[in-house]
Parts: sequence; structure tokens; C-alpha cells
Amino acid sequence: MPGLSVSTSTSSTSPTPVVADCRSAEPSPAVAVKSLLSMGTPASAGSATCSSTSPRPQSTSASSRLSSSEDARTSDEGPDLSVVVAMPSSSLRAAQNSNAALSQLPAAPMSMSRAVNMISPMQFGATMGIPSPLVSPMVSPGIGAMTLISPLSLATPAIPSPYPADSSSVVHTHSMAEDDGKSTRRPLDDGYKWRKYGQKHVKGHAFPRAYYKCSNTECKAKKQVEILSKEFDETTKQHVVKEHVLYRGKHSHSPPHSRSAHHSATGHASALSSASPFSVAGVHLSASSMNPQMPMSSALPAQAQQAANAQVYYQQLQAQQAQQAQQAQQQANMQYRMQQQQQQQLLQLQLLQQAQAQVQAQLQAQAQARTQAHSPPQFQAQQHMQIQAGLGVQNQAAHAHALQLHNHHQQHMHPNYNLSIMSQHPASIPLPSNPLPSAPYPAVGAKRTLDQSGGVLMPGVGMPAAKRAHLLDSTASAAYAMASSLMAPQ
DNA sequence: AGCCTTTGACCAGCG
DNA sequence: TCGCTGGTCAAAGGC
Ligand SMILES: [Zn+2]
Repeated sequence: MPGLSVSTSTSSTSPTPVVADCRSAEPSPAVAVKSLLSMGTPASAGSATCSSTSPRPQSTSASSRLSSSEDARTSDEGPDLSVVVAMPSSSLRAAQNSNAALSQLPAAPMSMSRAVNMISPMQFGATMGIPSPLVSPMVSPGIGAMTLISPLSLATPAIPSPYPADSSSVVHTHSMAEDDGKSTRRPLDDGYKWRKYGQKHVKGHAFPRAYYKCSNTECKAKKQVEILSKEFDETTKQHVVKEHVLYRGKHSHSPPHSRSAHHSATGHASALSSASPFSVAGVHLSASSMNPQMPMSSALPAQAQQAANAQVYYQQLQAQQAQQAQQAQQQANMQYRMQQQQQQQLLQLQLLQQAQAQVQAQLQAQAQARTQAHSPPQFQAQQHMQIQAGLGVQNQAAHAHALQLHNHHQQHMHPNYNLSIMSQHPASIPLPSNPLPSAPYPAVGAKRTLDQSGGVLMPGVGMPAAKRAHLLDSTASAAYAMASSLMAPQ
């Protein structure tokens, strides 16, 4: 049976901290990861099998020692892809390095596809030192939350990564009821079957790292799974485990087809473990079918189907949520832009009025001066400085820039400079060519996002400095142009 | 029987 | 060269 994994359980005595118990919640992580993987990453995807059955005893310990050899890190197989997954676990040992912060960040808009290829696994990896804005949770009611790391984080050299630039990380969180203290190790199902070939305690990490190879002998895809934290949520009485999954190499085949009905009499609910989230015809299930509490151990064909459907359901849910988040963000962006626009127009208007007054004054002065002896160049310079002062442009650099832009703006300003300036839609102001719209909320990772001109986009806090500078800039140049044109007729 | 996990040994890279 | 570290092997055993 291709694909059947009835996998296994772990021995009762030995703990397998590496893989958390994912019993009922499996579909979610699986789908989530899968979907990410399927969207454009050359990287491979994979999943451990989640076998289930009954809870298995697990002790906390264990880290066996692995040693090594060959192809370690034959990175030729393709880019690494890292996924962080949190699953419920029964083993306590709470969260030492839990990145609680990671899951408390505001949601940010980002497509799943973008999530992939952008993040460095290890940025996240050690859970350490990761600027919180880099991740955002996408909550899935009844299932858990998935956190994606912003693609933007990749672009910043600030966080060097030992992994290929196109790797990526995802945090998936979901909790589950206590499973009597012993956790069943259940690797995340990502559509592929995996065989564990080693486990090793890694220095500096609280939990051991497990090594998996794709069960397909022809395939060289591998993955490493390591728990970042385990914690017991007192409020929900559920255990949550966060795992970091690093994928290496590409699968040379498609995900094993779900062998739905197959299940062992022993009660292994393995249907889910090897089922490809996408290979199942998607029929919506009632929400109850994906109830995390649903026991997976007593797998039946019907349940297997349900589980499969649940995956699809989850996938759709994820997509839907992503879409909603995006829409919300777009709306917010819209409002923000309109606000900004109004602000700018107002400011421009004010500045222009000031400029006009200045120019008028200048003209009068000029007229007077003209009647007497005059020296054009000096006068112009003087005038310009006055205008500048009048506009309150204090930034010398901006001023210099205004001069440079003078010609450019001039053609748009005279004689209806007023209109032309007003018609300069804020949106037309050059902004970072960032695919993600600048918004009131810093789209994930925005905190590290600088616009091309060096301005820092401060979410929800007024106008970006650069933008403001630009505005003043253009206004100043407009005023300058206007003054020049008015004076032209000497 | 087949496939899985476990786990100590082994190996390569590095400082 | 030595010791450490991380990745893999492969025997043993479980389901
Ligand atoms: Zn494979």
C-alpha cells in the first residue's frame, strides 16, 4: 500500500520530544504547510507521518545522540524550507524559550505564496532574537494559529541566515486537550511520508532535533524537526508545542495519494498521515469534523475521509482567512491613504498660500526695487531664501532638492500651479516599490522596511518622514517655480 | 512482511 | 591533532 503509513508509535518508554502529538489537529498543520510548499517553492515539502493510535508515553528526555556522516547538507537538492509548527503535546515542560511574543503580533497581510521563499529558517529558528514584527499569526478558529514570517524580513540583511535565502518559516499553533501526559509523537502531516532516521540533541536547544527522510526511496528530500517550546496553557488546559521544521531538497515525486480506507486493525489512525491534503476531493465538512478533540485513534474509513476533507476544509479556511486579512488590510490602507491625501492636500494648500503671500510680497518688493537699480541674480537668490523661510522649509537638503526638481515641477505649475499641485495625488508620490502597500499597520516586517528614500514608515503615525519631506520639497519647488515664472517677465 | 522508530556508533567539518 | 558538534548509518525491535 503505497502510502500507507501506519505509523507508528513510539515505544512507550522513550520519549520523542521531537514530534509532538498532533492527534486531532493534524489536518491543519499539514495543510498549512503543504499549501505553502505547493506554492512556488522549489523546496521540498514533507511531512512526518502522524500516526496515531493511542497516546504514547513519552518521557521528556531523550536525546539520543546522532552522529554523522555523509551527505549532510548536500544542499544541492534544492533550497531549504523551514516551517515552524506548533502542536499540542502532552508532555509538559513548559516553554522555555517559547516565543510567546511571536504569536501575539498583529496579523499582517501576506499571501501564503509570499510567505514561502522569503524567510530564513533560522531567523526564526532559535526563536531567538527575532524581532517580533516578523511574524504574524493567522488564527484558525477551532484549530489554532499559524504564524507566517514576513517576506520582508528576508530582504533585510539584518538577520543573516545560514540557509538559502529562499527558505522560509511558518509557525503554526494549535492546542489540544491533555493527552494524559504522554504524548504521541506525531509529526506534522504535510502530504508526504517520512521515515525518521536519527535524532540528536543540539547544543543550545532545549529539545532534540529529529531527522527524517522521505519514505520514497528514490526521493532525497529530508527534513529536520525540532521543538521550540512546549507549554501548557492553564486557561485552556491544553498543551501546545511549537516546532520548527526545516525542509531540505525537493521531492522527486508527488505526494503519496491518500489511501483512504486503509487502516490497521490495531487502531492506527494513519489515514491522515500520508494523505495528501490536495489529493482529496474537497467537500466541505461541518466544522465539527475538524474538531481538534476528535479522536483520531479509532480511525475508520469514514473518518479517514473526514480527516481528508478536514484538511481541505482547513486549507480553504486558511485561504479564506488570508483573503479576509488581505481585504482588511487593503481597506485599512485605503483609509490611510485617503487620510494621508487629505492631510497632504491641506498641508499643500497651506504651504501654497504661504508661498503665494510670499511671492506677492516679493513681487511688490521687486516692483519697487525695479524702479530703482537692481541686480537680478542676487535678488533671486535672496528671494528664494525668503520663500524658503516663508515655507518653513528647514531642511537644507530638501531645499537643494527642490532646486533640482525645479524644472520638473515648473512645467506643471504655471500658470495653474495651484491645481497642478493639488492634482499631485498622494498615491503618485513615489513610494517604495514594495508589493505590500504601506499601511497604517506595518505589514509584517514593516518595521524594518525603509522606503527607498530612507524614510521610515511609522505605522499609523502620521506621515512618513520621507513623504513629508517630499511634499515640502515639491511645495518649495513649486513656490520657487511660481516665483520664478512671475518674475520672468522682468 | 514491511515499514517504522529508537539509539549508539560513526563520520566530516571546524576551531 | 584533538575535541566538539551536527548529520547519518544501521542494528534492533515494535506495530
Ligand atoms: Zn519525497
